[in-house]
Amino acid sequence: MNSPGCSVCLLKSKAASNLIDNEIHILDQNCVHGVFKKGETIFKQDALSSNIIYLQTGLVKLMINGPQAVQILRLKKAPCYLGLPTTMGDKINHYTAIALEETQACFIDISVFKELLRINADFSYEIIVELCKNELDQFDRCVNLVQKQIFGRLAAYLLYLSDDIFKSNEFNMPLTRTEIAQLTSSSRETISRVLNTLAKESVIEINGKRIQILNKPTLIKISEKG
DNA sequence: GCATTAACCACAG
DNA sequence: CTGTGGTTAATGC
Repeated sequence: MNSPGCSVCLLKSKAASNLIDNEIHILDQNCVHGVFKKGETIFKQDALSSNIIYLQTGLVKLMINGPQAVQILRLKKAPCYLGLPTTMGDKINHYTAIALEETQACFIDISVFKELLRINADFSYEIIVELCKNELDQFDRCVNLVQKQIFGRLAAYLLYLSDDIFKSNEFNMPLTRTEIAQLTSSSRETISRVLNTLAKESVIEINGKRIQILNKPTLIKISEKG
């Protein structure tokens, strides 16, 4: 499917808004738009990658097949770029991207993307800022994962979903218990128990996939205490 | 020793 | 897919 035209696209990235007419034209000629349903793979670990992907709408999980188990590295919420590290850093994808809800994305050929980086400094600057923010997030997640016990780890992720992804105290959990376990380096059973414990203590309320945070201060305390 | 944390297994909705 | 009980290993008083 071809895009209706990058110049008139309302879902353009902040970086792409710095492109001038002929640069937008280059992007336009080398950009393919795609829609992914929930559960569909956008790209796969160990496969050759030659595209930078811009997520226009939707939510994606990045996962890596570790030596012990599958690890969900992080969630990616549109608007953002996908696959910058894996496409610029190596020829082979180091991780897999799977849509958690219906997702729209633009595929940009790597050589075209590199050309835009070369000719437009404002574009490049925005890309660097996004990469840096991602690395900072990654550092925080790393410490969260390594230095906290499961209550603290899970509390931090609930706050992350509430504050950063859904911007609401009430949201539909986009992950299964097993996936939460893969995200927090825990087990399905433990996640189940911890969530029910938090519900019993009226910190959260659970209705199937629906989660409501009832007592945010306590959740923050649990997250900080580890 | 004794308590706590959390994984693994099995089985049931 | 999820919840629960039993078991077990590691770690910390």
